[in-house]
Amino acid sequence: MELTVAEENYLKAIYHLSDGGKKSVSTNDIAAEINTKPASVSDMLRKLGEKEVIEYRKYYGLQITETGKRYALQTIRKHRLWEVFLVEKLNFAWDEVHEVAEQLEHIQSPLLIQRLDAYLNFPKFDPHGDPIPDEFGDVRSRPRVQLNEMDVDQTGQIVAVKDSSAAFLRYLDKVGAYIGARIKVLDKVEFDGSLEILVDQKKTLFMSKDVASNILVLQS
Amino acid sequence: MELTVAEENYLKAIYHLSDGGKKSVSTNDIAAEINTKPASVSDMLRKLGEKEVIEYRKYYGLQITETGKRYALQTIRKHRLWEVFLVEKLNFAWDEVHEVAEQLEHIQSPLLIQRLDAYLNFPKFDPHGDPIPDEFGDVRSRPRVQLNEMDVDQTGQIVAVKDSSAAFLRYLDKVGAYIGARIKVLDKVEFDGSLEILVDQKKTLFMSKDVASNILVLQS
DNA sequence: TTTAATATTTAGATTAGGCTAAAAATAAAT
DNA sequence: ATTTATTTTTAGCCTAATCTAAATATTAAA
Repeated sequence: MELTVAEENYLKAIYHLSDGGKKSVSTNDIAAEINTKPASVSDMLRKLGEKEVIEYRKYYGLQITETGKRYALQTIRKHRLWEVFLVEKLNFAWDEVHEVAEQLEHIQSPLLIQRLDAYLNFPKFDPHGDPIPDEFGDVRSRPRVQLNEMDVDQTGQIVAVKDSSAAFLRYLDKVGAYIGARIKVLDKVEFDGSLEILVDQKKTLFMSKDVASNILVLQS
Repeated sequence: MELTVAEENYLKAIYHLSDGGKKSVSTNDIAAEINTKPASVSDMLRKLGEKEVIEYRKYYGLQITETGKRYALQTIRKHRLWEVFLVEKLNFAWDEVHEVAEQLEHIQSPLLIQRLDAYLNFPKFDPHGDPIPDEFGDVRSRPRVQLNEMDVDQTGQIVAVKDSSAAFLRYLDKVGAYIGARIKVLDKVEFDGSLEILVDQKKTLFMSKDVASNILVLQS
């Protein structure tokens, strides 16, 4: 069955909002997410129900079906593969890629995606650190490590801090190591465990082992 | 002005059938070319006429306008660049690419096309041997000069780089000398050939002869 | 130069996606 | 347990792009 571009976008939004089918999603939430009106959403939900990618009982909410999940994950897979391509091959900044990937994700060609995947060396994560589902829709989630435990040349994304005191957050902000920042370990001093870090491919900074141990990184 | 996907396809067909605006094209021919009915073509021709990308007098045929040609050539350019990408990078056979390129050609992102062009090393022909129009819609390639060879007060637009390494592109990006930027040579140091450049009429920057020799400029 | 054949356009529907305004159902509050 | 507020759905309309069937214009032929 072929889904339209609009249907793919709705399914993707529903998948995200429901956290992969766990939580329930409201018509209003969907409308907000994809920048449309609740009335339009109602109408589309009816259609998606008829196509059996969601189970829909009006006024009572919806449940994404297994089929629906497959379609959503396929679209997410394409989106994230294209993001990797844009950043790694075309030198887009990691925050410039979304809009273009939103368009590219709707190109229909299984062969294209297979080849792109291979060309990019079967990446498991996109430039934002989000996992790329495989062609069967399986996602590999990644363990978080403390920044001080990473080795030289390893890369990742800052996803959390252990010490969330205002002072520490202010410090992170000041040096540009905000949550979401992409980092790479440039050097590690054996003596005291302090690190030299590349942030967002442009700024380098030094930090003590102490500071680094309070930063959690999603490795890529 | 934004054209819809259908409008882009009609313009492309008209451009091809008219051999670049030379021959006249019939409603029936267009219908055959894009696999639709003459009635639908009539309707679309009226719309394209209103948007002034063709000059249309009913029953008497049509003439593609200069604006129309620009749009058509832009779409053709995108199509052919994607074909090069599919063949050279993703190992598609030259006869497998058309259908996918038909979809990719409608992605809207000037930056994407600029970067793709650079990534592919500014190819002049697609895998079928058809010429790739440049970003100005010109098929005959105009002479490009290396930035270091320009004289003081001369102006132009950056159209290409010789060294397309990530490092160099990042550097250019950082200083604001992206592909497409309009530049003017403000000063030139005889001693070492380094240059002072005005970018987009606002930012000035200095660069070594070495860097300048890797930047290709279309003079104006 | 009328008539026949062909090409083109219009009229009227259809489908996908969206909108606003109003109605109906559910949830919250007195 | 009503009333009020909120959410969701329906009704009716709009645009883009298509279609079929009918009308009209142009071209070719007798």
